[in-house]
Amino acid sequence: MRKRKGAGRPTIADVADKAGVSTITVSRALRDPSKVSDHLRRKINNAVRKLNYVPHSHASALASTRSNIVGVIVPSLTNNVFADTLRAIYDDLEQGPFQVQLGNSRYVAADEERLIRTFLGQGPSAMIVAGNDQTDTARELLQNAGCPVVQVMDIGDDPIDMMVGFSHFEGGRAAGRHLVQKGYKRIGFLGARMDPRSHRRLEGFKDALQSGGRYDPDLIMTTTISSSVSLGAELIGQLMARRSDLDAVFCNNDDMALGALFGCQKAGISVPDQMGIIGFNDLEMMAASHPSLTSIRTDRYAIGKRAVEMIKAELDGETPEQKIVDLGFELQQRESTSRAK
Amino acid sequence: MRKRKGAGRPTIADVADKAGVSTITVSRALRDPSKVSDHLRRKINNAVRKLNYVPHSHASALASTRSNIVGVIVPSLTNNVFADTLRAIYDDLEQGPFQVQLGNSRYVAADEERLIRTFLGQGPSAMIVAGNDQTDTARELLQNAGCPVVQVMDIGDDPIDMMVGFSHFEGGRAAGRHLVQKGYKRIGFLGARMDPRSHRRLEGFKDALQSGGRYDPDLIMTTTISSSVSLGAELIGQLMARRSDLDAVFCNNDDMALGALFGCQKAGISVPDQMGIIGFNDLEMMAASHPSLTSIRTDRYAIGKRAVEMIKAELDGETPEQKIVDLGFELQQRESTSRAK
DNA sequence: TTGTAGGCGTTATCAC
DNA sequence: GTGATAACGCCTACAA
Repeated sequence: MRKRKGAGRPTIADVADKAGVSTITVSRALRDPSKVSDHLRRKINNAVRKLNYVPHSHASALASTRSNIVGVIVPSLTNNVFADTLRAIYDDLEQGPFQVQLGNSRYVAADEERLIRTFLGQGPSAMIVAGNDQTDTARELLQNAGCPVVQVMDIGDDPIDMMVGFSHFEGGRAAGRHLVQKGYKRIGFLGARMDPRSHRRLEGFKDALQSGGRYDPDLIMTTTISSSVSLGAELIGQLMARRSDLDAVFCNNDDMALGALFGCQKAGISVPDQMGIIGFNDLEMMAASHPSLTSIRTDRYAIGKRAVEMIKAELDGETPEQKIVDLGFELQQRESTSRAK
Repeated sequence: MRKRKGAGRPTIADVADKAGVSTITVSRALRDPSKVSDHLRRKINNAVRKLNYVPHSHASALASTRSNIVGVIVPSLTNNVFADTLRAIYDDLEQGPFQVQLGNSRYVAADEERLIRTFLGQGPSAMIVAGNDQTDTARELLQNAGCPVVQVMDIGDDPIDMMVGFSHFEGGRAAGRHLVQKGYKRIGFLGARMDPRSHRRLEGFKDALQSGGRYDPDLIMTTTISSSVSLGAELIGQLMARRSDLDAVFCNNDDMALGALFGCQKAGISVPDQMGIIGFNDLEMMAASHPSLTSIRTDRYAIGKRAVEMIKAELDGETPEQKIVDLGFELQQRESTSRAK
């Protein structure tokens, strides 16, 4: 008889011995206390405390083909927008028995697919993915995952399972409408990276400008380069050089908007009188800048929070009131678009 | 005889059958191909491909008491500083067989300790933790973890195992020295959150000012509130109100510095002539602002990259040249401190 | 409500 | 270099 000896830490059998019950009773007492009598439960809890017993997640996962892992996939680790949602997910998930596993897809669909495979291979309790632009394969994988799946940050008609976010099309439209209403005439668009959500913002923006009779495709400037403050400054410089009559821009995110502000300041263009600027997401800095910057406020933290709520509800067997939750957005008007008409 | 049937996906036994070998040979071929003859290895690899076999990480972890998980603990998910390091860790680790597991300690030592326990409970391949201010218990846990441990973002004399970072004291000192050299007379400090690393920056800063005969404790302003651009603007406003003779500030990070710039602009104080501003970390925006902002550049991406290299080396049994790696910093002088003396 | 038996998929141990 | 066998720690299925 060869002994192998594990990590040496107490097992469920040790607890069972100490409490004078069988292992399965301990298992039940830990996972669903209501299935065990008060009497035994107390004894078991005592034994757990005394032995400092911590369940072995791998053994549990192996036996049940379900882990306590919640897989989360975001396209960027450095984009503040996802950071807020992630923070909410962590805040709410680390309370329970769950363990977050985070993947970075780098805005590459194939990477996302690979990550989904990796995570599903671990039998996750749930999955959270950003956006609703997964590949067909990815959708299929998630549909067959046998666990709650929430797509966050965006909404659409055809959820894999559940969705929490807001309409980027409508957000872009609100931005466009605002600039038109403010009386700006030659309204441009500055777009970096241009992931699917940015594209939808641009579509909404175009729609608003067309309705307002202000649409000029020559003022739309996009690039696949990652967004940054520097890039915002550079792009608005280029656009102003090409079209000196430009008098407002919608930037596809706040970094770009802040950069556009700096670009104007360098060029001696006054904001908002000579140039209106509006961003997207309303990061904290937008209210602090000088002049302060108008933006479309989105509640990323609430999105993460809601996603976790929906997951927990589904795991508890509750039937959700809604599979698709639109948390909306709110235009925050500030100095950068507050010129006298 | 009751069959339980797992997730239904191919197991190592299926591969063994198809290749006409035993399971252990498959296991060896996958983990250390050199231990298996070319002939069998080829057959096994074929079988793996045909069956689309993916190892079951939980089973492996259970049997070997080692998982492929690398635990990473950071104090904040929204602080860009950690985002860059995280990105590097993900970029380099997702190449190998590893799986990153990220924890958020929220700058709370007890939370960090809890996370360490959780991660160690999974028998991680390695651990990466931010800073070198762990509690004694946490240090002990990590010391006995039986896996490589890297402390990142800071350096010190007494590593748990390995360290990659830079000296915050020296960084703060360089900032202080710079302001003194530039001829600023009443030099203040704006510090938010004030985690241990910020404290060390402040100590270095004090040291430089004392050496230069410019130290005035009344100009040191700190708070436990999280740093933000708004807070930077607010604090510099308060400090200027109290001490109208203030003519320069070192901010404990770049968000605060940007906020300080906005605060000055709102108050009609010209930067750098009436007020010098220097930040810390040199985020991308610092070069783009108007005026551009001086900062202490740190290479967070390199820190993450190096940490992963050290881990891989230690796992490969290599003896590291250094246990403590100082990646240094670099003062980036820009317009915000470039006044004529 | 509680217990018994055996399997989850892999790897360590020992033998050839 | 390769294989048989017994762990690893927990949970599902079934029975009482």
